[in-house]
Amino acid sequence: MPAVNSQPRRAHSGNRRDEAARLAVLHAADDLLVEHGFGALTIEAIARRAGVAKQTIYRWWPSKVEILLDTLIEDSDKRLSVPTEHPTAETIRDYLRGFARFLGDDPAGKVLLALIAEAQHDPATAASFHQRYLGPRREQERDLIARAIDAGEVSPRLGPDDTIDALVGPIVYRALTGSSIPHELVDTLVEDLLRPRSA
Amino acid sequence: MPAVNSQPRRAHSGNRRDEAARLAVLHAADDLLVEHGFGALTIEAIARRAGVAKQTIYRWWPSKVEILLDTLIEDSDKRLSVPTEHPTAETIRDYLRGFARFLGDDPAGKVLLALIAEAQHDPATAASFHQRYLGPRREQERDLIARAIDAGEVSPRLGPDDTIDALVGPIVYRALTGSSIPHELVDTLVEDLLRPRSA
Amino acid sequence: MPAVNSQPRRAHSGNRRDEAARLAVLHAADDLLVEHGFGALTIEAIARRAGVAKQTIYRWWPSKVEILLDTLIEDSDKRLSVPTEHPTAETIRDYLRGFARFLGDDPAGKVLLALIAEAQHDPATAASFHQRYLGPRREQERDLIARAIDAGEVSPRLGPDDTIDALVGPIVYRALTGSSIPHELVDTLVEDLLRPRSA
Amino acid sequence: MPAVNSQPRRAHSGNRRDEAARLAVLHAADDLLVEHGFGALTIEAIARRAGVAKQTIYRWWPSKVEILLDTLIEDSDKRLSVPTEHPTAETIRDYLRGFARFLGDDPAGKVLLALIAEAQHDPATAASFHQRYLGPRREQERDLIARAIDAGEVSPRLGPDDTIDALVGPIVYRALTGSSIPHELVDTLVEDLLRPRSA
DNA sequence: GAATAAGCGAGACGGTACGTCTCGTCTTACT
DNA sequence: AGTAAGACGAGACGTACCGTCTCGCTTATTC
Repeated sequence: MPAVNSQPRRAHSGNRRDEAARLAVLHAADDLLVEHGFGALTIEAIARRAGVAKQTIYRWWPSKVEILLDTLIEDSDKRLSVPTEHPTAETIRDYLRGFARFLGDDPAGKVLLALIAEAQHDPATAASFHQRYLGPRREQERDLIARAIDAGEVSPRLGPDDTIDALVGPIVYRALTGSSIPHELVDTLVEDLLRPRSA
Repeated sequence: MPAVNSQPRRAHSGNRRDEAARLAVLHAADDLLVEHGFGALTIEAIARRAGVAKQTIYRWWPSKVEILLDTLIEDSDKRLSVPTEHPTAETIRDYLRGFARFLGDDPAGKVLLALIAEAQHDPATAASFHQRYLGPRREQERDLIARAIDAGEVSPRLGPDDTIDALVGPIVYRALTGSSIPHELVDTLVEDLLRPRSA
Repeated sequence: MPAVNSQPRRAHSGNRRDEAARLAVLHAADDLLVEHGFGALTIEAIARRAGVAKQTIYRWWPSKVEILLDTLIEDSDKRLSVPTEHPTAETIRDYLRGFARFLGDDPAGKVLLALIAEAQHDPATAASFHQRYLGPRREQERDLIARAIDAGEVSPRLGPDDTIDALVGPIVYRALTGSSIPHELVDTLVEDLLRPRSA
Repeated sequence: MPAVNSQPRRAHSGNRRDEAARLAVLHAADDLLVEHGFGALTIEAIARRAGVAKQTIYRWWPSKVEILLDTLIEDSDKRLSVPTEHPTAETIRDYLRGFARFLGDDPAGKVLLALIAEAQHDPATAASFHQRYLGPRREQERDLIARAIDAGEVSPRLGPDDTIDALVGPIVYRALTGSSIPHELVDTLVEDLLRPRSA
């Protein structure tokens, strides 16, 4: 019986990693998180949803956190890039508004919140999350602020990291407590912290 | 440490709720969280550590989150009370400094962070956490700000909730990302947000 | 709604071992072995079939072999008891005929064969099988032969263990190779080995 | 130890079946069985040990049982041939002694026991084992007995198959139960069963 | 002062997910 | 065409907790 099955199931990629399986896992994880929350995000559920064997997940990811990090980094690069040119107060304000929208409306924002949360529960998650996501992004944000200062566009009284946390902190905290983030809040933060009276 | 009667295990209280068991559970939960993290905080581990039957826990608490909430509320009332008199900018600054210390150094601060985190993972936790902790505390904080404004001590450009989140957000975010919170950050937030130039 | 469900599920026995679960496991194991062979005899399949949690099996049995041993010992005591009185050549012959029937026709005989087999694959099985089944049974058989000799009923040229193995070996070997065991074979063995010419 | 070409891993043969791979698999299977028992005899372990790809095994053998059968048949032909000339009672006795030694001391004896065992667990093994090993060997043994009877050397009261099983059964059973097989046992079986008093 | 009722330690139970292992199939790249 | 390599879907392994349950005991409170 020489294989006359009409649908060839999936064109298994042989020796190399199966890109279709990789994407199926990332999407399954994302969907499950958004639809049923982090509690429903088990490796078994992801495998089931993705139509993939558990071992395929364990072969490529050490934990479900790394799966989420993969999706977050991809989505984040796509839809929340740190501006690299023309750093003015407005540029920064627009970036923060985009960040607020990302956290509130984008499914990937839920992933970010879940990772912030899981990092509290598990030190390994914290380490990976800082190294792979928070660190690099902070690097870019520091650069943004530094260039805006150099150009005389803004003059915060705090150091770069303190400034960024003062701007980003309220937005994240609002998202964590399930509240909306109005433009007014973001705008006033930018005005009061980046262009204070005494400057 | 009362009731150190060595002989007959524990003199157990018969008909009424056993206060010793209640305290043992609260302390066990606290200790486990601080020592081994939220991941190690299972009902079975709490029962084991507290020397209590699982059923005794389930009889009085619907979930481990409620145990943590109980400890948090007690500790929070004791060591982080919202000031009720003399509302000045300094009062508010000191409260925020105390909050930063609570989050950074106090074991109970770890409980608060864990609950913020768990609230992201589970809607029931979020509801209970808001209703039993965040809501009441926010009420007091709103009152604090309102009285300070009335007394002409501060004049924030944002509404009360926005103002509080703008002050508290950075502190929480710093704690969530494992960074320290210097006085300078808190002080500058108070100055820039509560006494802005245009006021 | 104070529990008006008509079937009370199962009257869980509380603190004590649940006899119904124990029997369900034994029967499930027996059934699966007979119906689908040793290969289908997994702990998961037994649990599924018995309507029992896996952990309930692991709590009481260290391996599936011990489950089979439990069923074998119970069935064996019931349907293949070594005769304890009137030891004559005919008694022995009847016992061996019973043994042949047990191996060939009784489901429990399949269990015995499976355990002989598994003992070849796994030393732990071998140890347990000898200690719990083969040893005690051999003790009784030795006693049977010894009393028959004392009474002058039989006079084998071999020692007790050699004699028993010479009688039992062909029966077991026949069963292992899937052949039938005619009375003639058993009878001739008894005649030639227990009442040899030179005695 | 042939083929110790140290340099380019193995000079692998391209188009034709690789004899070195075939032998490596057979030896690996044999070694693993003797060293770690049937439980450790997985296809993956054989491939690992033989330094061969799994697929190479699956291409040539339908199951690990067939690998064992290949080794058993080769070893059995070499070291346990059924005598073809001078069939006397002594010839038969010596053959049985050799069989006992094979089962007890020869590594290939462990293979035979493992296959007898596995045949209990899996019908496909049973079929193959009977067809490729037990059947042909029984054919030769029947012939041996028949010629001995024709020559008047022995006169068993049982038919050929019953006689052979009566002789072989105890030896196999002893091996299966891990006991030694003394010459005395073999000799007495031959005497009592092949030259009974009434013949 | 006996009966009742509730809390308690203990732990069995049916489940679900964990992370690991091996199965047998497959595809690729090399010889 | 045979091979080494190894990814893949499948599913069992033995463990840890989940939340529910029943037991046997202890200790007030009630009749």
